[in-house]
Amino acid sequence: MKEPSAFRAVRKTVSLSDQVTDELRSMVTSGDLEVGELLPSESTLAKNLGVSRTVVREAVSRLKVDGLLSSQQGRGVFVVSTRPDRGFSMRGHDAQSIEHVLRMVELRMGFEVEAAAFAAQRRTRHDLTMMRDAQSSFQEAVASGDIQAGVDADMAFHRAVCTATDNELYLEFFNYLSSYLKETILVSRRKAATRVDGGQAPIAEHQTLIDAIADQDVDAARTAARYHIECNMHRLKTYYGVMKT
Amino acid sequence: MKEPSAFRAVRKTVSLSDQVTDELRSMVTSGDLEVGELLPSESTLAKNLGVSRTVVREAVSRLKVDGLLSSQQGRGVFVVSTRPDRGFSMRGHDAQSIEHVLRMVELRMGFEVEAAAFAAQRRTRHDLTMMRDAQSSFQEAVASGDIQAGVDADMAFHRAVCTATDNELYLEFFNYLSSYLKETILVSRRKAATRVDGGQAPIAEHQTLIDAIADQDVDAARTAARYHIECNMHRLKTYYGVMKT
DNA sequence: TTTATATTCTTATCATACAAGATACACGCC
DNA sequence: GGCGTGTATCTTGTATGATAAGAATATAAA
Repeated sequence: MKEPSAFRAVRKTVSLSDQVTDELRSMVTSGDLEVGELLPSESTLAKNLGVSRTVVREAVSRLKVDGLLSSQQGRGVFVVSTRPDRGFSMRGHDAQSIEHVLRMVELRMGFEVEAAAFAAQRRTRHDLTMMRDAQSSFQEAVASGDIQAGVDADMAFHRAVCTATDNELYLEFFNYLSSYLKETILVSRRKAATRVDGGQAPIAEHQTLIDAIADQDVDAARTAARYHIECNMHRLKTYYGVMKT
Repeated sequence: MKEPSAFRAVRKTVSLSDQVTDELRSMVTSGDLEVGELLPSESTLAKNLGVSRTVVREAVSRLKVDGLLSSQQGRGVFVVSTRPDRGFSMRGHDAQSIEHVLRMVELRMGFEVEAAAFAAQRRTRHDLTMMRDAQSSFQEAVASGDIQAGVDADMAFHRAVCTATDNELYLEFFNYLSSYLKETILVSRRKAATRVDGGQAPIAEHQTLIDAIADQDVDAARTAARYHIECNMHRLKTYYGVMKT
């Protein structure tokens, strides 16, 4: 039982940059500084904090990535947000095990069922066209056995649903989730391709959802979306079970 | 019609650090490098890319924040993830207008309805205790008129529901959302405090949800959660309407 | 073989210098 | 006085070289 990482974890090295980053972050998030305000110059900060300008620049650089600060050559460093928003990330929840995958799909479930409901309420004709186009591509891909195209079409369909919600947060969240979902869908499609029907089931499920959204039937849309995701979960369980056992 | 930003937009300054960051990012995400692999040393990269070590360090620093790289003094720079995961962020969607707030609550809707469903399936006795404790705190806060305590108890309740899902992604996502939700809840509680009943409605809605989760009644949990959020949306609309008009 | 030491990698930090963008102010012109 | 222009002087961005300190490896000693 090797545990190298356990020993690595002991290295509680807090670098100067780490400290200065925390210092600056609390300066920004504490509310002492207004949004849009100019920070002291890097040289001044370095002198005040008793470190070199290198360390200050390192810290500022990190907070720029975090979206708290912004710098302009010749002007200085500005506060763009006082909210310690590090974002929502699923790092570490990669599709290593079926458990991880299912947790991800469960999160998808919640959000996609309601996306379908909002889509049913607000969809435009253009939204419907996008969904049907994706559906056609999906059918063609399954017919021709093009797995990658199938994945793309599948994602395009769900993206179209999210677009139809008229709430960009749904779309943005889907775009984020999709980077993780992509590989699970790929697993599904690959396995589906080995079946006699070539994996036609998702197409039918999508069609039910499209019809509900077209009819602006909110409840039917929720039901169809939930059913589709539940089928996906079931398929994934089967496929992963086959693979790992 | 002033358009200073139009002129600002001309400044298409792409700094060297930006370029090298993109270069390194694509090196990492393209799959040429394995996770755990060691990158060439900063000096080597600097020489190969034709820039100073300063620029390379800046780029590496950014990718460390993004979670793609990790560095250890004396060892080198490692690849910790090949996924370009910048996280899901709602920066820019602050609660400035009622429209922004509603979009946020809509996203919350999707995810919290299903959280209630999973909670109903998987809640432990301890989970129920946490919910009921939060509920008690909520009641006390409303009775005593302590607005801040009311907000905290409200959030604690929903956090307890997410914990009961036994899916840490739900909890993590709630924790992220909550930083934005907090202020909208605060608005609600502040307004509620001016009503004759002191804003008792959410308490009753929470109780319905608790009962459903206790009974492990999945459908009732969904209904209760949806009703609660819809009431919240309605209340927010009223309050913001009053405020802004 | 094991242990201690030296060497040589690496990143982290510092100091300095210069380039380039941006601002403010004084100068000279109308 | 009013106005454009150059310039001094801020700022951040980049380069360079040196040093500190951690980590791996080769080397020598026990």
